[in-house]
Amino acid sequence: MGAENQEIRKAGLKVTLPRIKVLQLLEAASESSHHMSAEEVYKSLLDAGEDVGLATVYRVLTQFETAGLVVRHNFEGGHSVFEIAKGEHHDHMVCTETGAIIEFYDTEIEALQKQIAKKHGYEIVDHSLVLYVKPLA
Amino acid sequence: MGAENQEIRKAGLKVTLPRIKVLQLLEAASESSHHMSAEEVYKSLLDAGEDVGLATVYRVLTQFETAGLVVRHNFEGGHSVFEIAKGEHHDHMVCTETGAIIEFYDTEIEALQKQIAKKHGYEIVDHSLVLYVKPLA
DNA sequence: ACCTAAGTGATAATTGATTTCATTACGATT
DNA sequence: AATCGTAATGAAATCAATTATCACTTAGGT
Repeated sequence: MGAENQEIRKAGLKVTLPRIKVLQLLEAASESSHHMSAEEVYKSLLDAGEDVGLATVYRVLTQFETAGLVVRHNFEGGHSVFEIAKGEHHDHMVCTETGAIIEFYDTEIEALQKQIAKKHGYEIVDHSLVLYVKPLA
Repeated sequence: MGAENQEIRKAGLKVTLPRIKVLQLLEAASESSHHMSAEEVYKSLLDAGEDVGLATVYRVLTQFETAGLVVRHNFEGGHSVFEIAKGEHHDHMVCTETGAIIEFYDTEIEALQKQIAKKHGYEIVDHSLVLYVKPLA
């Protein structure tokens, strides 16, 4: 407890209740590898009896993203979803039938990406790899 | 001339001026590997003196996508961009500084993706790989 | 305890995209 | 080539996600 406070402070942000709550919520959701939208975060906090504004949730999530505390994903063009940044980068596999999200990391793919960028005269700033899959029959 | 008409008809759609114009525009843009947003398509047509509505552009692009004539991409959560479907699948590299979009295809990466999905008990339905890059200093 | 910049919640405004609806035009059939 | 039913259209209303505005509050250094 209070571990969140350190992270928020380290990000150069004041330690406020909304920020603590949002961070705790995302950490809890992280256990079940559940990626949450801003709206979901907002509703969860309301249900938990917290008095936060939707605008604040959006603001805080964006600040956390900028600070590298959370990562924003834009699967299939819809609304953004957020997850706690667990240090290590990883990609996503989204099941088109169950909606399950599996995280994975592949050294070879990462290396190949760097090579390809280099071959074209670029270096990688970021990348997004999402596999849309369905269970094997 | 009229090659577009065949494609539109083949898609089960009536051959109308807006559809012909949108398709021609995307084909022209394809030469310079330029991916266009609905808004860009709309403005281009207006500039060209065509009297089309924005709603029609959105409708037509969605229909073309459903018909497989064009492909929709959702780079970095922003608005969608479209490009003529050139049969072969490819991934994208987006320059964060110039906005340039480079297309590429890597057999190894494609193979690795399949392997990874399989290893987790899935098969790939679709995938999206976007490298955000910047020019080498 | 005080003070000031940073943070907040409510609400208005913006954005990309879709829906509605009265009017128009494609194209199959005479 | 004239007719006709349905699909297609443009303008404007609408929608959902996100962002900006603004008066008020609070964190946290002095």
